[in-house]
Amino acid sequence: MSTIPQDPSDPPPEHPTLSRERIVRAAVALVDEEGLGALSMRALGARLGVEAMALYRHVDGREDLLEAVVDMLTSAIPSAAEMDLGPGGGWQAYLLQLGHEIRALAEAHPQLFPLVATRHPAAPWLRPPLRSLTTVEDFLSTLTRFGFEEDRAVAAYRSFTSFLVGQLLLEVAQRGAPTTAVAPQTEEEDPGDDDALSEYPMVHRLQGELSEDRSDEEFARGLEHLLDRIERHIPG
Amino acid sequence: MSTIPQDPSDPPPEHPTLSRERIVRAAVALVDEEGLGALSMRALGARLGVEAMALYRHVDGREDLLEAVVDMLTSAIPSAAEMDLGPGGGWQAYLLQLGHEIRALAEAHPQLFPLVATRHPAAPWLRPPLRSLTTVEDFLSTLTRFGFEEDRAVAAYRSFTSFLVGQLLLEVAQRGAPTTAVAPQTEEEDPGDDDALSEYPMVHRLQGELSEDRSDEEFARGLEHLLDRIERHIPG
DNA sequence: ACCTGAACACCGTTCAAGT
DNA sequence: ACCTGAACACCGTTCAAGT
Repeated sequence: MSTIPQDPSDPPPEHPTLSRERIVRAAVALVDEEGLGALSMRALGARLGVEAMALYRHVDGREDLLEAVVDMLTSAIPSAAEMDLGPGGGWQAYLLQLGHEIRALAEAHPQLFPLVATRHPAAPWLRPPLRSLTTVEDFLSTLTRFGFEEDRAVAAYRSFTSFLVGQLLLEVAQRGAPTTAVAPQTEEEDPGDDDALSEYPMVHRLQGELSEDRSDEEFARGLEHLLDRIERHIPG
Repeated sequence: MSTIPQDPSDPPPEHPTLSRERIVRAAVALVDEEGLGALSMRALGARLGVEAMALYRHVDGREDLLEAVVDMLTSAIPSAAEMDLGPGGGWQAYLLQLGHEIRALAEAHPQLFPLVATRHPAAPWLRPPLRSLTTVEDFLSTLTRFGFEEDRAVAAYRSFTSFLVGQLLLEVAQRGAPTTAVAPQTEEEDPGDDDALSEYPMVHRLQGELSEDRSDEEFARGLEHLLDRIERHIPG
């Protein structure tokens, strides 16, 4: 399930040698397991069997580490060439698969996706979650190869990224951070909610519908709809 | 422009008395001026002419403070009754105005909107940026009053919130956080970018288009499009 | 009743010192 | 060459003490 490739020649459990990659990988694992709040230089060092100060050989401070974590996650996004776009796969197949790849990434690392979505990219015109030059180049050239005018490819880049951020950020928040969120006791309402919700009759009545997790359909339908919208504007 | 009501009877510059509201207001101002990173209990105390420990009388720790900040911002969202919905204003006029109100809020507090977008709401079925019971109740009852089936109102709540989060988060990030972002030296490319971008010809060629700020049109067109989509599904 | 001083446990980060 | 100990400046938070 992990989108991060595992080194198949894992040395024995003893700490092999410190490297930037090992550090970043450990940071991802730490956040996946214990949440963003648990990621401190000292805790990360401890996880690697080393003092915090040793990390500064390979990482230029905490900010640089977070940047590297986001880069590692987003560089796992496959290029069009790496995708399996079926026989009659046009640009729609590309965007559909790209969207679902990024969704899988968000679901594999729900604690990290907010970081991907909110950290300022290197250049002001790079937009999360497609924030690496390689991915953006691939996105734009793939769409133009399929006949998009250049400005339409840029417009598609904007609407596609904006859709992904909104949909996926709310999705991972709802399924959300089960360690951070208050654990729901049962399927019925919390005690006391009746009192609190009595002033909000619609919310009270629709609590069931509001609580349903429809992320799968919502994402699929939203993406289809976005493609329709993009299609209607290809020429200009 | 600020969406936070100002107390017209501002006492003289001397610190009147500490109160939860004064603390939260000062926190908003501090973040607006110096960014989220500058918000520490100690710095906030200093700004109020008091030691950090004094804040704990009114605020239950830092997390509670952040919650209160987000609450203050989102409770500035007007209800349908408070809006000026023109003569023939149906649910479209309501959603249009609501969308633009929330956009104004995001632009008034670009450093805080990521907080609004990413903090886990009190209940799992409350979605940013419409994360107060009052606002959600108003949203659902307004749409049903205009003839929406209940499940369609819930679906509209989901797509509306998701649209706002994606669009506005990327918008404030792009215009963004000028203190945090690297200051662009001139309108031309940074020195060295030619080398770096030569491997990304599409990005290089489209750098101009990619850098344009089209937030106004994008938001307006995206919102219109969302309304069309909602309209097509009202009955079921 | 309200605020403060001192203290505790934790940060990120630097740098001379160890091996 | 690589890691560590000690130190510095900063956190959030608690609590007895001051007024």
